[in-house]
Amino acid sequence: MPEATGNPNLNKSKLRDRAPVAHRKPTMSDVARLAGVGTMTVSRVLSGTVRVSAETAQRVHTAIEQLKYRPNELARAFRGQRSRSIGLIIPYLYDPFFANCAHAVTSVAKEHGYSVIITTSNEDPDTEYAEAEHMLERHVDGMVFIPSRFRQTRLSRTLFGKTPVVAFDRPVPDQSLDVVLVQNTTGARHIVQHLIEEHGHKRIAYIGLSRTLFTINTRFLGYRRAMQDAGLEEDATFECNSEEIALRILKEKLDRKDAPTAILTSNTLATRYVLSAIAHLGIKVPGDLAFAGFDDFDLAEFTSPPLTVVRQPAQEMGRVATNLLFDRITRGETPQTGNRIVLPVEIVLRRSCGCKHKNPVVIS
Amino acid sequence: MPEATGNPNLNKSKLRDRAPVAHRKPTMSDVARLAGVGTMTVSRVLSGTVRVSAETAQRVHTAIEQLKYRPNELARAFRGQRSRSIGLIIPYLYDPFFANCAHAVTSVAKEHGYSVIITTSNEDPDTEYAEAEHMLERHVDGMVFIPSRFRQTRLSRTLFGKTPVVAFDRPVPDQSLDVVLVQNTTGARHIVQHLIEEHGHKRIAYIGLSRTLFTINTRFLGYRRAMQDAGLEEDATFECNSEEIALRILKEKLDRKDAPTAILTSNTLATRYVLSAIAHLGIKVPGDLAFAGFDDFDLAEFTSPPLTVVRQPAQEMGRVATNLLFDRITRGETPQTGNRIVLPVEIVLRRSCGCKHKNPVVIS
DNA sequence: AATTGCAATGAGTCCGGTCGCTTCTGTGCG
DNA sequence: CGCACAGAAGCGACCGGACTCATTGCAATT
Repeated sequence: MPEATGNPNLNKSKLRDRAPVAHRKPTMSDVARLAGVGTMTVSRVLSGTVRVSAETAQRVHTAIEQLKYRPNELARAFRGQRSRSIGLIIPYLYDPFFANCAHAVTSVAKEHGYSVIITTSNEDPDTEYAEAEHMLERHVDGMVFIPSRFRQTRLSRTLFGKTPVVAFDRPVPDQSLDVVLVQNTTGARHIVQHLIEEHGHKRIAYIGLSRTLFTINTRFLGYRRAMQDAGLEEDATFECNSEEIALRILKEKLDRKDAPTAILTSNTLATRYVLSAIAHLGIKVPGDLAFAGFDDFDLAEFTSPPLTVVRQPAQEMGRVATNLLFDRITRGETPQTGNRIVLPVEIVLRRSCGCKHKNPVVIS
Repeated sequence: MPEATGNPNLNKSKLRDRAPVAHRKPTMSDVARLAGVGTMTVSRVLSGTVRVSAETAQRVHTAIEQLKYRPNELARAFRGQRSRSIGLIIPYLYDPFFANCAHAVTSVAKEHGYSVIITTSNEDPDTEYAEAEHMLERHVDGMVFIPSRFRQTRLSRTLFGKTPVVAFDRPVPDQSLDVVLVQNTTGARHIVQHLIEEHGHKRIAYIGLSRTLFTINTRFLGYRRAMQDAGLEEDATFECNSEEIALRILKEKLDRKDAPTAILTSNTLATRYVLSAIAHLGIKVPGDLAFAGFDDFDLAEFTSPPLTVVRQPAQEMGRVATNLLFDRITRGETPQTGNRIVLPVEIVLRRSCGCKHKNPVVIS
């Protein structure tokens, strides 16, 4: 029975070769066929781990050029059980602080030849969890993330399994995870001490967003500590979530007979709201009210007056966290000792606190 | 010959099943075995495209729960020739403008259930090219990017082949690519007209970074147009790349007998440099010199004086570009007509231009 | 001269899903 | 009562590389 009539059931034999490069992307076996070698040789030429004779390598390279062959990274990742990609979860990207963190992460990843899959949690633990699962399904080799609301994040070793993970900017309840933080408490304490000791303030208010955010709360604790140490009474308000609320809060505070003479805000957003209220009420800074905030920004130099702030090393934090992750990935340092790295902050004294320097003074 | 002595060459028979779930991640066939069905049934239950009897589906779901099974997205992407991911290339992430663009891209991608692979080009055409190739190797389903230096970018349809692509913020030489821009020229023209017509300025200088950057150049063209229309002489300087250079440029300009009475800067960075120089020289704005810039920012309200700027819709641009990309991806609209979408800008009049409004006035 | 050792290379298998087609079962209808 | 048909589930191939193991050829060693 030579030349069986085209029975579709008969082509079960090793007829693996498809029509030579039609319009699909060229594969390794296309290259191999053209170069007259086996696929394994092509693979070896590409990876360069094993010796291939110079002549053969040359033929392979020519074939690659000719076909414009590009290895399929997806297949490689799939087969090798290693995707050369890491996941990054942050609350938002429109916040310059987070954007700077993300920038550092992508930079470090690039240095290691890794891709970054990025996603936002919107500060929502459920979104965060879903995104983390998604990345795990994508088989990222590791993840760095800024946990959403403290004590509500459901991210833990249980979810991640053996995938290396580093949290940063905020801690996680699961103590076994690595985490990189900054000295929020110390930073807040020092700047409050500055207001007390250098400028003689006794009534200093702290205005912040939600206390459920770790950084807001931790900075508050630094503020409280400094006030207690100086024997002063604390005056803190939270949930300052809009310009209107800030206006209401500020009015209420300044109407009291023991009105504060200085204000510390919890972060950029709170700073913006409070500054808006200050402008609205026509208050003079630092004459009527001294001001200090958290987070430096590009044009802080040019506000009126220039703002005194606690500057966080956003990029350095991202870099340290990502390097730690790569330690885990490459050296597979299994002792999940739950490292806790705390980076120092800088205090940038400009003029809103009452200092008279023409140029900013930075202390660490 | 029952129970052949363990000859390793004999296990060629369909002995594909490995030891039932040891410590590796559970796979679909683990689930299938536990549920007593074929892998295909599990696959169908998961994708939900084909009917499966309720009872069987239940058994499968139970097995999935029990094994904590997660489908391997990598395998799925590999087999399906579709990765459900898009690539994003931007110059930097630490620039708030780009960060806002990136935020919009990730948001839209999430709405479509896609992942975003992000990377930075550092304004370098070679890096950009390499990163684009890398993403193609990763088999992204599409890409959005902000091209690096105009006329130097090597990104084109030739490289991308059939992969859908949308450029934004800046155009590309390859006319066949879709691109989303903002009205840079018009924005610059309008704000210069404002300085001329509302505040009577006749000598207006433009200070910008490198003209090889598309946006810098295009805004310059709007400036030139407005000056020509009013019969005024243009006075533009480029390569203002640091605070020192800005200081030198400004000094030189102000020392001339026909010193400018108003300044327009090309973008945030130039604004920062020039403001620094202005502060250094103790110049009064807008009294001695009126000021307007490109790009709004969070605390522009609170600079001294509040800055008049052209505000670009960063997030909207990212959103429009990404939606366009998904049109290409899902509807495979092959007519690569090289769409060109241009979004309007807003002019935010605060007080640095000489306006007296207490609150900013926004015109479109 | 025969054996051993090493370098170069290829055949086959596997990674974990998905797709097309086949098989099986049960039912409706002539 | 038999046949056609539809729905449910399974089988095997396959996506594109990389790894294991086997094979070949040739030079060095005994």
